[in-house]
Amino acid sequence: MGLRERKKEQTRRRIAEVALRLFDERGYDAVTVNEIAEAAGVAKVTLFNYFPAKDCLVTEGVKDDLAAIVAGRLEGVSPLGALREHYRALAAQGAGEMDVESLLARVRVISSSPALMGAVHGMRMSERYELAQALKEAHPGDDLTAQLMAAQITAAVTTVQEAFFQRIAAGESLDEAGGRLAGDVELAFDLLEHGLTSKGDKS
Amino acid sequence: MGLRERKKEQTRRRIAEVALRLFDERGYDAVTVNEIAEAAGVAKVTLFNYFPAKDCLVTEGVKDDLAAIVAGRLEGVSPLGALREHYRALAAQGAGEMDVESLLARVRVISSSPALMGAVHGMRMSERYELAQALKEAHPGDDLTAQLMAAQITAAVTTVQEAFFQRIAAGESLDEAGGRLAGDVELAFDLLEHGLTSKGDKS
DNA sequence: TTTAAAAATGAACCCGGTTCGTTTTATGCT
DNA sequence: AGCATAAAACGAACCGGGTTCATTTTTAAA
Repeated sequence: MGLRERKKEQTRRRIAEVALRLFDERGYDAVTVNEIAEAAGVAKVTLFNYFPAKDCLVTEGVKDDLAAIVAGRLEGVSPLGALREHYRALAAQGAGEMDVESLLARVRVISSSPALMGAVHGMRMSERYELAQALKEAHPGDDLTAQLMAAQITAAVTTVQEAFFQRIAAGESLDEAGGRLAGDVELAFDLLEHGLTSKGDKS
Repeated sequence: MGLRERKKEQTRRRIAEVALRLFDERGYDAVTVNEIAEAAGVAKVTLFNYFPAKDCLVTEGVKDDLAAIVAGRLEGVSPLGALREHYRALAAQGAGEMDVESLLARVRVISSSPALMGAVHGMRMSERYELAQALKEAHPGDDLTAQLMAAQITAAVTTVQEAFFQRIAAGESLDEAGGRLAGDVELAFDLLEHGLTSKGDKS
């Protein structure tokens, strides 16, 4: 990676960090993008060159591209299998390399701003829609099934994520919560795959 | 009612009608509030004097004030009973006095604009929150119950409304759909009141 | 070192929304 | 009818988020 791209990543990170700090201190609506740009030592147009909208300064990375995972799965792998593998890997690897403090700040900022809550909801809806489109290609001609699968999958993933954040916010250590996360992922996908009937039930 | 207030209502209605027509023709985002104001023969500031935001031109009246109904119920009436009575009356009376065409246009415009969908979702969330607050005063000290009741009630009401709109959009006559609406309201509140167990079940 | 591409910039602009001081318009009173 | 008063409409200037564009700076490559 050349010097150029390193500087870009650095600038991007600096902008996001400054924004998150200001939002956390004074509230999302009370902070202007001009302030953020100035505090980050960059022009407003440059900020918008990195982040397409104000809310993206906070919601960056919230949206997983489930549709791409489904579309890019190896031959012979089911959509659900590919998604399970993705989140399994994420849970196993993720614990080491995330900044708990900034993650908590993001959760704080988002959950205390109706505008950001709305943005997150919108992202989930569009993610669900795109996933449904990708699933339609896997099972053509069965639109309602695709939509129902997309709705269930995004609901399950969202629930697992929220449970993880709640554990972190409740003071659980990252290792603990990460361990449970792996189990939660398996449970969620087991339920998706085999249905809500408990194991002892007859079909 | 004096001439003054009559003209006000007339102006308000004209603005909303013009806006709805333009949105329906060209899409919500492609129509500017300046255009609407000009087409309605009014200044922009006057438009915002009638409607506090662009989306309110369409979402006006979407939000029921459930909290007020609960707070203003007669002595001896349960919150749920008051709500049931409200929607029962609405279903019985409502059929006669609404404009189907404009109602359909509103549904079209809203459901084809992510911004408006988000606005509606936000309204539902705040309505639910306010209802939960009102319920807390009815059953003090039981916050989670209040929140769960509010969530269930708003979900049920929303579902009944959406089913009604779908019937209308599917071509059912207003009288037909209105008749079913009355039944749906009773069903929804029966389920809320007595739970999801079917009538033959033992407790 | 020169050159070409990438990135940063300032300035002007658009749109939704607000503020404020002024003008119009309806109303109540005489 | 005439007048005072309050409500409503107005224009214009302003703000913040977001875009466009032409220009300058920076970096990579030859």
